[in-house]
Amino acid sequence: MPAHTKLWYFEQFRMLSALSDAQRRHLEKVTRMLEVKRGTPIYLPGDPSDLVYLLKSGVIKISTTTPDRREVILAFLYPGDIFGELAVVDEAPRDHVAEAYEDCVICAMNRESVMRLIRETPDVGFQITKLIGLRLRTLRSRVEELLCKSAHARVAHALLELADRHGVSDTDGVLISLRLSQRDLGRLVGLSRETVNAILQEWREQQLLEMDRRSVRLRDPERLRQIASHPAPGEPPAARHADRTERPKTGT
Amino acid sequence: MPAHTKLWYFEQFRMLSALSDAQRRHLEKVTRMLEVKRGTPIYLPGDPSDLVYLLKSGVIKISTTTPDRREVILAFLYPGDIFGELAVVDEAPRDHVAEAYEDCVICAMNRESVMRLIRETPDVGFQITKLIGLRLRTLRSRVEELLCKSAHARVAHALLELADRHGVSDTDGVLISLRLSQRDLGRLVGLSRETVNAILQEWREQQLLEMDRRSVRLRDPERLRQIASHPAPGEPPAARHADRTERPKTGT
DNA sequence: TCGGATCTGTGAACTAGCTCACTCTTCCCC
DNA sequence: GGGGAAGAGTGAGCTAGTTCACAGATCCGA
Repeated sequence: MPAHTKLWYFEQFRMLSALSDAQRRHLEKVTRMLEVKRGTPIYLPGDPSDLVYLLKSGVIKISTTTPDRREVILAFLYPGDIFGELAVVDEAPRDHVAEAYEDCVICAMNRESVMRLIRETPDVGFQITKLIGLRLRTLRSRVEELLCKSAHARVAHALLELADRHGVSDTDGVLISLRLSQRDLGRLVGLSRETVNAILQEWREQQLLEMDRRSVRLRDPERLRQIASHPAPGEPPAARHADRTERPKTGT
Repeated sequence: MPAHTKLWYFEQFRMLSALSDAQRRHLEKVTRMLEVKRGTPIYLPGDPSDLVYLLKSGVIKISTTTPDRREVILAFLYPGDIFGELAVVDEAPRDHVAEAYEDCVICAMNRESVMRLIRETPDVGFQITKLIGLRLRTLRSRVEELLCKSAHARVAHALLELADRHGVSDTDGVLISLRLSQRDLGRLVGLSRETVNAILQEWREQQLLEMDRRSVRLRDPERLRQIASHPAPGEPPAARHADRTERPKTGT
């Protein structure tokens, strides 16, 4: 829903558009395309961070496994998204899992080539910074959400975000074609499978959505949006802030 | 505790060290230094993102206020830290609050100057990317933590992180000199003030820490570390992953 | 130096979400 | 096409953490 989402999606291409033909040909050469079957991990924690990936088709799941072997899903990625981009930042090994959640076609560029590209065409570096920055922003709002929204709000939000990035609207709402199990939806928002089930059941009864094992259809995104913004019952209003005019002046 | 923390701290300076003397002088000129009293906001959501800040002394609180006027603390920043860095990424207005949590001295550089600097000295841009990337990584582990750690673990973790970034060790543990209220500690980890109080009380009895209104002393960081890594009672072990050898080969 | 505001400390009651335990369905691989 | 595994659906407790409602301590500004 946020305006920047769509924008973000196109950033990757703007990134590539800054390239000269020669660079493009070079990139072509150092890039490896690969097909990955649903369920296959692309990298695991501890793996060297030597490649940056571009997702051409399919869905990628980014997740971590906590010490107690519980899985937390950090994000789903869609065609056009880049992942493993922190390889550019430093050489620290991967600290999360990237796995094909549907059959995927991905492009892998090795670290050195990307670095070289950045050096030659600073704008590419800038685009990558932008990408990482936008992810940072998204993640911040996620933290905010986790810290203070109810189960219902979190599920609603997650579904809306999926719809926004991956859904197709028609006269009857938005269709998200993704084989997303209730357990995974739970792992995405930090809820147990049972709770997710109950919530979805409730919404199904209220005609807010339909879902089967291979897709979800949001019949009333508007209503869901309302639910998503509904906070968990919370701390009483207590905002007090110095008046806006009191902010420090950037004097000389 | 993670090795990269200290490193990160120095990144800012490496960033500046890439500058020529001329650039340094220029930076000097376009930079405004300002003193900000405890409690004063530096920017608020909706403000234009036209400045990037470097914290020279004091503590900055980064937070957001949710629709229901509940406050979530995203981070505390210490001397050497940069904030407002997303101004570099795009022109979207601020989406969070930055406020002086202790009296601060900060440097403000305007967006254009920073951009120019990046254009002239790509390495600066790279350092900024690195900074944002590291923040992204930190935030990811935070999401993981919020999604699956117990109250005790979260508080312990938060305290250890504060100690790591801002504490001073001596023979009797680590001293964190920060006027941190229990309510704010709660807002940092997503717990009610009362819960935080109970936990701290418990630890006080076990001699794990001391705290008064102006500082916290961790007497047994080791034990706290253990608590921090203790997961919330959770989903049963269910990890199964294709063998590592099954990862897609980056063939030609 | 006084008075209001903010912070700490603590109990009682409530509740959202979790675990556990089970059934039924659907998928998909051999 | 048959069997085993993964998913969906549901109910009965349980419990961690919440809200609410106090009381006392301390800070800070006028």
